[in-house]
Amino acid sequence: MLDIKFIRENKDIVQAGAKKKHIDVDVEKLISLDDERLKVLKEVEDLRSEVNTASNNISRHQDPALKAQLIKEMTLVKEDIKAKEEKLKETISEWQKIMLKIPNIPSVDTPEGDDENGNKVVRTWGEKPTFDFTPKEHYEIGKNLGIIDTETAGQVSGSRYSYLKGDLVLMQFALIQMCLEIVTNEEILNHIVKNAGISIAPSKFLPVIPPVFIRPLVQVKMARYMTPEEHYLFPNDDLMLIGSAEHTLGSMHMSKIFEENELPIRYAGYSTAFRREAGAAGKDTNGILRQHQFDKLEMEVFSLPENSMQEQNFLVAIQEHVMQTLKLPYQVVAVCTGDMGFPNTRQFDIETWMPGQNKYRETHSSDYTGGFQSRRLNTRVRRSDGKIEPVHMNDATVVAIGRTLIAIIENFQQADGSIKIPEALRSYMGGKEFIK
RNA sequence: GGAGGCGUCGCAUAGUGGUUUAGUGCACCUGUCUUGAAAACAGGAGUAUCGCAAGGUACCGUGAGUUCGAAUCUCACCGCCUCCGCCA
Repeated sequence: MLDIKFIRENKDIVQAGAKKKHIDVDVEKLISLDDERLKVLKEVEDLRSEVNTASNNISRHQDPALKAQLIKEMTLVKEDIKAKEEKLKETISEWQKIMLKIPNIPSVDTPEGDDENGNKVVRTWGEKPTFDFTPKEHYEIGKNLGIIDTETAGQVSGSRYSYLKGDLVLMQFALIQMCLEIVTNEEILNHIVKNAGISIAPSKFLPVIPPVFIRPLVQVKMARYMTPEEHYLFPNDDLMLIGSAEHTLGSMHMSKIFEENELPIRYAGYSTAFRREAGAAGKDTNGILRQHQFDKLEMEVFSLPENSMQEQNFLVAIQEHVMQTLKLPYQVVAVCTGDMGFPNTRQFDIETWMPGQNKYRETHSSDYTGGFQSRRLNTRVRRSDGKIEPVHMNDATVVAIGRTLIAIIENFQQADGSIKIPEALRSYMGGKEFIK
């Protein structure tokens, strides 16, 4: 949510920002509703003040006739208040509907574009591997090795589910273990910051295993409930499954005021993510690229506004460090206005080379939301001068299991159908060199 | 799932219908004293919103209700604690 004062003062910027994101909102209408809201609010408050004054007099005066007179008058005023309050409620409800639809404004360095074709490659890393055979796609290799079984999962649970088995399971936990070591090791983080030339004080991430269920109301506050059809809903329990650990990490500090010196707060949350993939029918139906259920390690950072953009650069640098450690070729992409998330002001994706598909595919995302989510969540910071303002929030993938496994399988595939295990993972897999 | 208790300005507490503009202690900030600190003493200080200001209004888990007036009474919901049951 944006600050209504900011919207009033910058209505053209807000309207233009929404347009760039292809979101249809009427800022003018919001402002006229806000005029109405403020006017009625003032009227209600004036009437309440009148009642309070009279009530004080009733308790102080002894004269029963005067008391009776005042009570009679106040009964009438009360009816007035009730009517005005009703109107205020209606106005606020209309006002809120529009407020929730106004997206965050894209940063000035966000490329403009209608869809993913407008995204800009910022940099690339790594050499694409060359093969003296035709590289296969992950699901074929995985099926042959008996480590990915989507057929059984299809019968048991439906499409877009899978059984991961054997060494691939060990590799999942090796990846998680490796990444947790990176984000909880201050020396490594320091090294990453230095290499990336970022001016920020790195501190360890606190590992968290968050709940996978969330209240829809909280999801609204996270600005992640724009499309209900993309979520698994449990109306009997008024709960829904999270689509990312971000949803229950970012909402950990609702209605909390941090002290300035407590920030930044950095979390690394491991959870399963659930996605209905509505509207993706027929897309990426083979294998484990687009699953209803996958595990993921996700970063969430609460920071001071002046540091938050550097904070995003830091998170992207961590993502790159992970991919470089695994020796997977990737490109960093600045996501354009038409493709970025609703609460984001700036978004980068990392796309990793998938030789079987002969394409770069998204494996990581980094969302900088500024004060947009925190304003809804009411998560704030008290500055050293006593002023209180929304904290800034960033979230970003460390490693998303399905897609990273695919990248490893396809990049490290061998002519005999086996997979060479990246060196960085071997110590977590009993020193094993190949999955065969 | 059953029974009981509890949710008050960072923490701990007082407050059971009207001098409550929510009191007190700890912590916090400022000052006096001190070489400096501590202690002592004096003062300050919740959040949001409207207003140039004076000041107004809302907020005692959330929402509704009773009343001229609600932290206080009623109802619903949420959360926490204790005991019992069940269970990985």
